[in-house]
Amino acid sequence: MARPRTFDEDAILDRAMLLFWRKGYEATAMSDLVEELGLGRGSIYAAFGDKHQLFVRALSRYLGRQDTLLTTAFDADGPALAQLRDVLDRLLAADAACGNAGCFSVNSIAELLPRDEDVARLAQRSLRVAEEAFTRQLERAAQDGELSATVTPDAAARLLLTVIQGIQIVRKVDPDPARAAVALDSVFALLSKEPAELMPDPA
Amino acid sequence: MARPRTFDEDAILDRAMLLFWRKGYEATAMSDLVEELGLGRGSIYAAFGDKHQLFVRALSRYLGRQDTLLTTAFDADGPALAQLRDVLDRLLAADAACGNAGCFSVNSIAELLPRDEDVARLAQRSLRVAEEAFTRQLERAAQDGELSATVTPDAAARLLLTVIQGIQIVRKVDPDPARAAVALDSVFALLSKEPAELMPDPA
DNA sequence: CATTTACTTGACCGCTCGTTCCAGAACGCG
DNA sequence: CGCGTTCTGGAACGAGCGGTCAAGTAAATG
Repeated sequence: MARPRTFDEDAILDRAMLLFWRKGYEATAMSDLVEELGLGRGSIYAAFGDKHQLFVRALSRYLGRQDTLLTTAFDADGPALAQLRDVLDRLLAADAACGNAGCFSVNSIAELLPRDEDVARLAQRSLRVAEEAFTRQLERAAQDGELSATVTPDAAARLLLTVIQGIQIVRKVDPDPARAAVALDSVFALLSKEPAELMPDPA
Repeated sequence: MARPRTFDEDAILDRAMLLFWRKGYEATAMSDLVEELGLGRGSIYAAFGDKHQLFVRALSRYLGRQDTLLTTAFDADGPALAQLRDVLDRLLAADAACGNAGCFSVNSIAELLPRDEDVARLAQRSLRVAEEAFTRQLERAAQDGELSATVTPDAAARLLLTVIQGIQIVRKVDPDPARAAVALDSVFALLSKEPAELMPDPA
């Protein structure tokens, strides 16, 4: 019964996300947001509360997309490890979209934890979701005999989670995608059950 | 021929380091530093230039210690992989000194790269030093037959570097040291050439 | 078409930021 | 024992911060 919003809240959140992603929380000023979002200060405060709430919603949106990718990308067809590797590559590729800014989640964890409890909760949930998705896929890999017997699916999931986060850091220092891929290549090579070709004396 | 400094510059840098480590660059105000360092504003500016230079010197000091550990801790005695694992444990333990604040270097990379060129240079140097130290030690491991043939020393070094950085992130979200160790345990288990597990070996 | 309601805008607020500056204290030297 | 020099601490500064508010505007309703 009154004037409706003239902007799309989700679109605005996406733009805010990109800004926070590139600059971090503290280094992003409200004046930057006003400029980037194309909204008046008042509209932003009316719609999102304050800077911190806006940040949390932007981060939440980012993490939601990651969660969606991880919980929908796996199916029971095809080689489990190859499928997992493909998802991780896509995840890393998505984070390369914001020119050398790394991963919004990793950046936020490093900048704001352990002080910011809201961000801490979001990060905990997101890492748990990822780890569980990895674990399920690795359990299937183990059942199919793809996974090295040296590690359990649990431990391998934890390792993969750690490697992904690590790549996001190393990549900010050395953006060469080929060198970034080395860590993933290595860990997958190690996780795979080696075929007999490398064994010198089978019988 | 005049009044000498009444404070120890290195001790002041250490305290500044701890503050930047805990709070990050942007969230640390000069007033925080004045309070924490016990120096007047004027003295800080006279001694270090400005906030950014002070930060760079504090980070440089932190990285220098890491570099020293990595370039002095290895010797040619004893099992190479075990020695490497021990050094990494000490490195992680050192970073646990600043209560759940993670690793100063990782935090700084995530917050300030790719914008801050000074920090970028420091980080590049430090990661290169670490990677080379890992590589040398892993080459020795390979020569001694400790290293899995699945990976080259180069690739394994890159993987280890990545895992270390990743642990620093994951740890800020989930500080449980046991869970943090899982990733390291797994990667070392995978990197080791399995000698005995599958064949009964009398001890 | 008048009224109502919510949204939009940008001027504005108090505060805190990083930085500068200066008056006085402290020390080495002739 | 002053004199010159440097260090010290804190007052003060302009700029920019996050956040507020009132006036103007546009849509929906009867």
